[in-house]
Amino acid sequence: MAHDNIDLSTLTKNELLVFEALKESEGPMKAYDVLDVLKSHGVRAPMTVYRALEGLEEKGIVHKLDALNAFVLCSHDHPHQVQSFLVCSECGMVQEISPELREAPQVEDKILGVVRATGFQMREARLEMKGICQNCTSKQGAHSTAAE
Amino acid sequence: MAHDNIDLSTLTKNELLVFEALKESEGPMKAYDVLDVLKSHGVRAPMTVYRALEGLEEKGIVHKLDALNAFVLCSHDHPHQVQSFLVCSECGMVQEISPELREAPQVEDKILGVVRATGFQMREARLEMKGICQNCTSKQGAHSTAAE
DNA sequence: TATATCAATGTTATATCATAATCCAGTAAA
DNA sequence: TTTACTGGATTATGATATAACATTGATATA
Ligand SMILES: [Zn+2]
Ligand SMILES: [Zn+2]
Ligand SMILES: [Zn+2]
Ligand SMILES: [Zn+2]
Repeated sequence: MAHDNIDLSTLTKNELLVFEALKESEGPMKAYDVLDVLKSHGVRAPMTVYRALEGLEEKGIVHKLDALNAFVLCSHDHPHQVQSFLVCSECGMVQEISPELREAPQVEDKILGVVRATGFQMREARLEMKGICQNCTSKQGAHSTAAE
Repeated sequence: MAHDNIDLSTLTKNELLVFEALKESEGPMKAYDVLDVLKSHGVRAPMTVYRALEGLEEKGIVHKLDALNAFVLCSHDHPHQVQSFLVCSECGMVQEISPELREAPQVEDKILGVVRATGFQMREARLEMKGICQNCTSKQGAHSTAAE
């Protein structure tokens, strides 16, 4: 969800703390990184963080990136079944891009159609794409900017 | 890759052992489950298994399911950038379905197009879909078989 | 032959990620 | 005040993965 469009009153105290930590970080965080941040607020145990993360996931506020064992705030306005991420292998950047895919609605529809045809009842899906982000690419090939 | 279409001569001894274990299992295996199987062949350490799995992944013979921390044999004939899996939350069944998605080529093309437009150079992608498989669904709603 | 090299493997130890199990505090009926 | 319930804290442990270094065996080549 867009970070400024959330009803914070539905969050428990720890969920709120974790949410704030993720919001500060502007990127994915590991559970134990969150724990480090929350230690200044009196949180001591991993369980506390994992419980809060689970709650936030159920509320659609946080997604887990399985390939990284890391968590990010959702960048959408609404809950959604299919989550899509770009993950840069170079700098670690993560970008949730489902909105762009939505603008090409055939994609999500087609996926869902093909899957349904197999009799599978999909609850949730995650597309994690690994590669090199634009930023890192332009830094690398710094010799010729336009042609090649 | 289709299991009977692989050039086994390119595999190291440990890769071959892991391959055989996965082939027997007919489903995803955790690394430590593989280790258990391979203990009867003298393998003692996790490292051995992880190294072999990494080699098999690089050769496109094995995929890792990040959401499960588990590994499966690829069911395709050819290496491929985009891997797609159905994962049943009920029975644990895993099915690699990229071939079906290929038959709807717009999907992969569209995804790649949208991603490229953002300047991202994709190396590899994995779509993991969680839900209930046909088998489990028919067992559950066992009251009406045809209509509903 | 001697010896350098390299890839695969073996071994030990440790790091990282996640959950089980149990107890405790606040609070809202009854 | 008891009772029951919910979320949270604590402790311990389980599960997953890698670092670091030693060993082997095959191949090349001086
Ligand atoms: Zn989202
Ligand atoms: Zn980058
Ligand atoms: Zn495959
Ligand atoms: Zn099933």
